[in-house]
Amino acid sequence: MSDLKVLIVDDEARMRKLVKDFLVKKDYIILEAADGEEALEVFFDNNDISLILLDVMMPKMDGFEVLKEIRKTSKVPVIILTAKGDEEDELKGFELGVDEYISKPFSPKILAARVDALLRRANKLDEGVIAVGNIELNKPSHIVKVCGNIIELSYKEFELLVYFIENKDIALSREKILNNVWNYDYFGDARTIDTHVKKLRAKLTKDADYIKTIWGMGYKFEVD
Amino acid sequence: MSDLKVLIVDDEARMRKLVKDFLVKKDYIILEAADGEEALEVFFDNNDISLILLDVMMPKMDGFEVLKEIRKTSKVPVIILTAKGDEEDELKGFELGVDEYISKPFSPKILAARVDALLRRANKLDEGVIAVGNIELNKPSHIVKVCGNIIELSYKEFELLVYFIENKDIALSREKILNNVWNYDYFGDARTIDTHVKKLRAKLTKDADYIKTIWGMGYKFEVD
DNA sequence: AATTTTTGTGAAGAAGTCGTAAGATCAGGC
DNA sequence: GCCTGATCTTACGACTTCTTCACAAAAATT
Repeated sequence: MSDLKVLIVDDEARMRKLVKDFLVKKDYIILEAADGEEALEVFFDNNDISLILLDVMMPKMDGFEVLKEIRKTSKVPVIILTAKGDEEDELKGFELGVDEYISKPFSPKILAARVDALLRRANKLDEGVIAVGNIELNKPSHIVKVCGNIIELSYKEFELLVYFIENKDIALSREKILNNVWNYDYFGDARTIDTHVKKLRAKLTKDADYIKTIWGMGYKFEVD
Repeated sequence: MSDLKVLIVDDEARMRKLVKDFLVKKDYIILEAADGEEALEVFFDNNDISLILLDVMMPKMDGFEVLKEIRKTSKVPVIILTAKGDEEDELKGFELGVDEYISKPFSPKILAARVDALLRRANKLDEGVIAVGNIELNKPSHIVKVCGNIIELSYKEFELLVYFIENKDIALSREKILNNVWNYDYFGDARTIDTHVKKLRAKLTKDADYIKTIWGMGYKFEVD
């Protein structure tokens, strides 16, 4: 049922193994990183990580710095592993968009339960129907409405719109768009995107003219 | 479509009202109980309660005791309402067979979504007859009617129709259909589906022309 | 203002997908 | 074994979508 990827970041190999052993049993795919820099590498190399377990105390780059970096481009659920009762940490985390805290030491059972719960929440609720500006987008049923009226989009147009909306307010280079919306074995012309953007803009009409051009850079989906 | 009974158990009248107002809109029938003892009374007096929303912190008898009592005779779905981050509660609940956790404070939207999801899960399993649009489908007896007239379907056609109906309004890729309707060790041609869809469409006639093709994607069963 | 770079647009060909029909294969009953 | 009906494969035409290309328009640079 799942096959969701979970990234565990901790400098102690023992801790990673503990968590891994438990989560593997629940059919999660576990990726590991031993420090902050490695964590970022792994995260950005895999564009489909569903959840991150992040230790705070780490050499080189601590958990919060990692989180700050990740939050620049992603809303992936993050569980922070912290020493017991460190209130300062907790406050800091909430500002950065932490989803859960777990204090060390913890029982693996609790951890697994939290991971389950968080993923269920994250995957069930905001995946599916998204609404931005005058656009309503229903992912499972593949329907897009502008001001309540259904518009017909081709497969690629739909994928492209979803990608734009899921990365709204972020400037996207053509390269990035190609890598995410097209299969990565596609090495065609980047101008293909222009054509699709053109068609998408036409279909979205003036009522949802949210795809902005960023000259010399790419495109950005922006509502107001 | 629903008329399902939901029991909300909480000692705060304000909380009960909040939840009630929201769920009534979704056509659920709401029963209330202000403490554990009352909850058991109400539950055993009504033998057709579909779901229980259970607060943990209550006078006289807490939520877990209520749950323990109920689980002696019933597998009714239960959602536990708990204070944020109470780990002990969470673990205790899993052992007792809690289906979901929702931490206070929660948004009514989330609550409603969880209730829907849980009931859908619970009810689908033992429901044998499904009716959508002009189609009546009786799963155990393997009979399908269109506008009241029985139509003869082969085994695969029937399975396919069931799968479509159980996933109505959702765009289904051929791969997904293959994996679910065919055995997962089947690696044949995806075009096989086309043939079956064609036959199914022909047998369902114009009166139940609900299988839409989504170009470049797959099929979708849609009634409206 | 002229030049260079980048983006918008329209059209046409390439590539991919769907519906259909016809034939092959398989399984069960006689 | 032979027949029968269901299921699966294959092939082709019709259609949709994707990609490319050429040129126009716009923005930045000189």
